[in-house]
Amino acid sequence: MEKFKMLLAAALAAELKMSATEVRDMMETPPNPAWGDIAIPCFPLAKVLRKAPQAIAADLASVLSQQDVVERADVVGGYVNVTLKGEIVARDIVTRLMDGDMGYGEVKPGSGKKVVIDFSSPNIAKPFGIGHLRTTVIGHSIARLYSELGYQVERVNHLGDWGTQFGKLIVAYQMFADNDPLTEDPISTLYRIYVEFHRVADERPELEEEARLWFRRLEQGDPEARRYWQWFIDVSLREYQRVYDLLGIDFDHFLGESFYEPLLDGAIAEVQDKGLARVSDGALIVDLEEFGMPPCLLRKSDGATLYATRDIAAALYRDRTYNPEILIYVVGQEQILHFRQLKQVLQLMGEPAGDKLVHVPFGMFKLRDGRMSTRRGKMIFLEDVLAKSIELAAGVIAEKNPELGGSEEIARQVGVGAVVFGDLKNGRIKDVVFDWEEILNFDGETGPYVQYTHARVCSLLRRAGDEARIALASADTLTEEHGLPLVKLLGDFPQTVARAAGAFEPSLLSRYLLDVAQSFNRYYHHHRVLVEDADVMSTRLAVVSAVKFVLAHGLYLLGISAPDRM
RNA sequence: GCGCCCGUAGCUCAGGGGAUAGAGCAACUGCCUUCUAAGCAGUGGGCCGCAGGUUCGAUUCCUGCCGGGCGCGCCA
Repeated sequence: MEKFKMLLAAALAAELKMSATEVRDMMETPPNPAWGDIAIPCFPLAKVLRKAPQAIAADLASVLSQQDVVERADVVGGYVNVTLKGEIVARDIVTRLMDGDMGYGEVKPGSGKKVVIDFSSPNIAKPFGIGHLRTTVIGHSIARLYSELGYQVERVNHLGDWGTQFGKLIVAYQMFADNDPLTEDPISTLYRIYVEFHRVADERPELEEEARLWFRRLEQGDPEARRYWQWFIDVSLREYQRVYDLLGIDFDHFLGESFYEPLLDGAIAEVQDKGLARVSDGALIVDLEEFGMPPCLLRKSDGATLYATRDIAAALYRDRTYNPEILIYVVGQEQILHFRQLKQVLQLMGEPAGDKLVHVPFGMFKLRDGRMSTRRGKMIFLEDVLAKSIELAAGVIAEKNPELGGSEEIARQVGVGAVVFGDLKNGRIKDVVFDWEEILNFDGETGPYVQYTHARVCSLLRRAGDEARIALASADTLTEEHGLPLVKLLGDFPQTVARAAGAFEPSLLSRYLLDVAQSFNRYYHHHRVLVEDADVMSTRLAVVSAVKFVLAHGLYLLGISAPDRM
């Protein structure tokens, strides 16, 4: 559809003494599809051209109606409503999509460029809660979207693998774990002893001191401390990997905070060399008052570095190592200020990383009665949610499709798909109240609905058989009721992918896939695909193939499996 | 107190300077001897938080207020 809009915009550009892109940007979609495919409101032009909007609309209409692709150009009030020739449009869209052609041409838009994306980033020795779902699936989808556009994507898991909590963990392990080998449920054990440590340390402050000492030893490379530390990381990662496997997610780099430790002094020196740092109340800061922000702390008064220091070092490292176009951080909205400060400091340093840095914030998962809290045990484990969803999916399959082969794997795909889609369905900035019923719903605007539609499509193609002809044989069929709107919607796919990537907003794509699924199901209900008439059937099969590509590829870009039966 | 975000149908949410504000869930009603009913079709349900302003036109942009969330120098 975009292609035709540009075509018409170019045709009008001369008449309006505007650029084709400007004309394109004026175009809207009529509220009622029966009015046409494209609407151009002429009110804004009235002033410039000193003519009544209706008169302008009439002029444009006469130019437009001479275009080959235009069926009709109607003047309604101050609008021109353009109806394109369905057959031409449909042919163009279906031919491309049934071959899986996104229409990028020879070179993809991101070709030769890179992005670095930081997402998921769990804290070692802490359980993977539902709260971590968001950064994980949003980041994963954004990574796939950018890959789709041709970018080389470096996916970084910025593990929380450093800090005084490791000192506490070592002390706690020695005190409370009874030499637990941490082979079974290690994170629960680590988490339990961590909480226990805090409880006991209230009455025995010397434990805190001991923990500090252990962390000091860790920092100094003491072999025993390092062995513990590495061990905690290993067992934690093994657990996280189970979740990542379930979700089908992988990373290019697991670079935790510890990785940047050796780079911190250098990073601080760079900030100081630019004359940006000063000491205040014993701490080393970058004053950001003129930007309306609190200062960025580089060193505490005791000399220790902070989160911001690590992030500066990490940003510099990523920028210099990969030289990407964009440095993406998929991190909760509660850190908006932190990333504004980080970006500002990097910009003050004159670092390209400052301009490249993009924080992609998202709202939090909450419980009905308020915030989740790891400390108070008010949290929901992601694995529990996934397990329940998979179990439920298995139940639905047993009920509706008991003979389905390989149903265990399909239940996994559907169960996980429901959870992932549920998280990607809404704009990421909104807070989400966790609700078992909602997350385990498989009807309506859900992942399983889109997957089910895809499975239906596959079923049609399967039944048609390998030797079935798939071709645009019948113009009438191509433009039939319910069919043409579906095809036109399919034509928006590439544009939608590009918009979702550009806005770092997978929900644009998930919403679109719901529209496609709904539109196809309507079509499916009204037209039989497998019919006697060979031309009608081959044409419908062509449309079905295009739908299959859009749904399968769209789900892939969201990080969701598309089983071919369910 | 200051800053950022959110406020749209009973619930969850889309939309966004433009013509009649849309889905899903829940409720009610139809549709399986024909390609998967995880589906389709229909009914009801709205001062788009409130008050001003800009504009030919505001639910959308601006200001103020109300309500909710988050953040605000030695946590991450």
